[in-house]
Amino acid sequence: MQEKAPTIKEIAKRLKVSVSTVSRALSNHPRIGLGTRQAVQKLARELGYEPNAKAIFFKQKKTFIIGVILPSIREEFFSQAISGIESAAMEHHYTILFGQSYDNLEKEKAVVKAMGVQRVDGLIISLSKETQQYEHLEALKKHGIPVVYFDRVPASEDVHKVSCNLYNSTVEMIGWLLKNGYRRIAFINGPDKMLSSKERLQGYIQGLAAHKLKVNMQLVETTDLSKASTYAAVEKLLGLKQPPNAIISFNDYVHMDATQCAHKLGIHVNEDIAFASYANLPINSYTAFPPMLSIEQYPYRQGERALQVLIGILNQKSGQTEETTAFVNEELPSKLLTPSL
Amino acid sequence: MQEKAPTIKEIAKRLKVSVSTVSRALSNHPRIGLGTRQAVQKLARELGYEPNAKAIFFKQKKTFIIGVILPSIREEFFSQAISGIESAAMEHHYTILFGQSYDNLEKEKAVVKAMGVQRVDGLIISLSKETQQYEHLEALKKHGIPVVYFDRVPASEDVHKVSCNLYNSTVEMIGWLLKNGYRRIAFINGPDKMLSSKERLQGYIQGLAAHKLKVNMQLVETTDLSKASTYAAVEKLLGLKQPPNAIISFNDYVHMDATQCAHKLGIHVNEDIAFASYANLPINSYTAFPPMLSIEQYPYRQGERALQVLIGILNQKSGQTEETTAFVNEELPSKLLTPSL
DNA sequence: TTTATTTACGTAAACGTTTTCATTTGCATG
DNA sequence: CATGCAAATGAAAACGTTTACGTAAATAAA
Repeated sequence: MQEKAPTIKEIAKRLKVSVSTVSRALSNHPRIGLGTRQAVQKLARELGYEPNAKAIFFKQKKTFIIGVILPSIREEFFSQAISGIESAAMEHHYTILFGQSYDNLEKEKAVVKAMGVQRVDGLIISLSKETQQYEHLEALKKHGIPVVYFDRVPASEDVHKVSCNLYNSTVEMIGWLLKNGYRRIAFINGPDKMLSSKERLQGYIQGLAAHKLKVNMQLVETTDLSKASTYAAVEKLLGLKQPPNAIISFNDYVHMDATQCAHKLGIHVNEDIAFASYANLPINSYTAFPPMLSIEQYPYRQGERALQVLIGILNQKSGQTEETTAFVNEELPSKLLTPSL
Repeated sequence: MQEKAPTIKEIAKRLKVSVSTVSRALSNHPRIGLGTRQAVQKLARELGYEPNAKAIFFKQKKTFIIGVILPSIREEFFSQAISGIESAAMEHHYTILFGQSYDNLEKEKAVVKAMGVQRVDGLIISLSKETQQYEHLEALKKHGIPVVYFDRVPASEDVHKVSCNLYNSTVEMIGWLLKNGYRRIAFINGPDKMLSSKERLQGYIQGLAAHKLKVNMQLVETTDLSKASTYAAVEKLLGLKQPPNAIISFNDYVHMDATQCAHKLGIHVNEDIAFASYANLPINSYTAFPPMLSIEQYPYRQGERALQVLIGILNQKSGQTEETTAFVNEELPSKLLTPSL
């Protein structure tokens, strides 16, 4: 029915030359005569020859596939990130093997394992919110698969990571709020386990300290990122004897739930209470209660950089034999976005 | 530095048996004695042996990779769909090679080609809005790579496709609007080229016809899905001598732009004019102007089914030699969602 | 003419696994 | 004792490609 794809052997037989000649002719090896080269390429074209990638990958011990694992592609942040990764990957002729952890450690392990079985050339991962141990990722080293963490990165120094520094812009954000008269600033942070939660909190504390204020722990709540948990946090904050006049949310998704809850409780968003958030998702321009302040984290660029870092590691691995591989820890700047007046 | 991964040969040498014995012992072939089998498996475990997937894929002419191409993962519709695909794929031990067309034909061709080079076992694709010719996809047949179209499918009968039938629910939607007093119903349709645009329009026409009404073409606009184009359509509709009192948008993204535009023009959304849409995205519950009516298209389920159909094709391909392959054309039902009273 | 040197191509091994087709051994059957 | 049969294992081919090495012919240098 479907005539099997022509191979290099087939071409060799027809042209009565050796397979090695064909192989070289196709890859424009200089040691092949112009005549033969053209003849080979012509026949290859006529036969519709396409190299068998499986064979090549096997031979070269390379797949030109990069694994990408994200918590949830449904979050615009990550869908932007993967687009950055994908487009950079395309440039380098890599393709993307895709998996989601759904913020669940067991799922993450399963996906990492699958990537290992597939022998991806490298892995880019943004950790699940539950992940604190890294054995499943360390296991990839056995296969020589390098890992680049991005956005949600581990604290360890001994890994490659690309992230967005939120400390500075958080300090700035606090500064802006204080300057504009918001003195009781609440913070709905993400899970304690996450490094980025810690970073945000540091910024929050420092932001207040810079104005000689100290943190009122009543104003710091935590959400596990679920709607219910965020609602609980908001209700608690609004129930305080002295409720906040500004609320910063961990990210835009938390912010959406927070403002929705506040609205239901009769709060006029950004009038009674100012709301601020992280991520600056495009969807904000369509939502009912966009944040007054937002911090742009450049997910596309982060993804792009993560891929470039990985390519760098891949290339030097094939080049050098010595372990000159210093760990990459790239921190991209974030940017505070204030209301345009 | 990193000791190379142990192979089957290594195990054979150490145990002084042949590689074939090791291979069989590892796959629990019944013809291998219990003693040897256990010895092999024990050593394999000790050495941390893991089969070289590249070699196996090469040998078996299978990669256990399925390509998935979507217009844009940033649309929640598609991110839900890919989640359905991914979870079903996991069950069958397949992984997902991911690419986006960005609704651009050239990009789509490039991605399809990359999938061909990677020799995915099969491909699932939702077409770009520009795609009307299918050579680049037909070319995959040469490699024996089956294609399953989903959601945005070609008109042809000679392909496998899974889509959501919007005709019935569109007729229903018109019926509901008419029954509730909206008699001038406008329609902002997608690009004419798209099959699903045609389907929606058919439903629109039939819905009116069912109430002995005929279509006023002034009320039918088209958008290329860009914000600017949608704005233009809305402005045109609102500028009519007799403007509509209901506007149906091609999908929720068009709807967001449409309502945003209408709002800017002073319209009270869903009061002055009723807005309806397709997709029923979760984000609707956070947007400023959610649609009054929506049509659920079950993207997750669609993705899931598409993958199952593909697996079916893959399995029968390896089984039978004869071309008994009837083309699958699966139409899942959609569902009209009306305001709960 | 002889000896280098270059050019153009062929030979064969190698990658790690699966699988077909033997082969050996032990044991029961005739 | 020869024969057949099953169980356990081995040898080797095969998958399609790349590549180190070898070699023949042609050309240049001596």
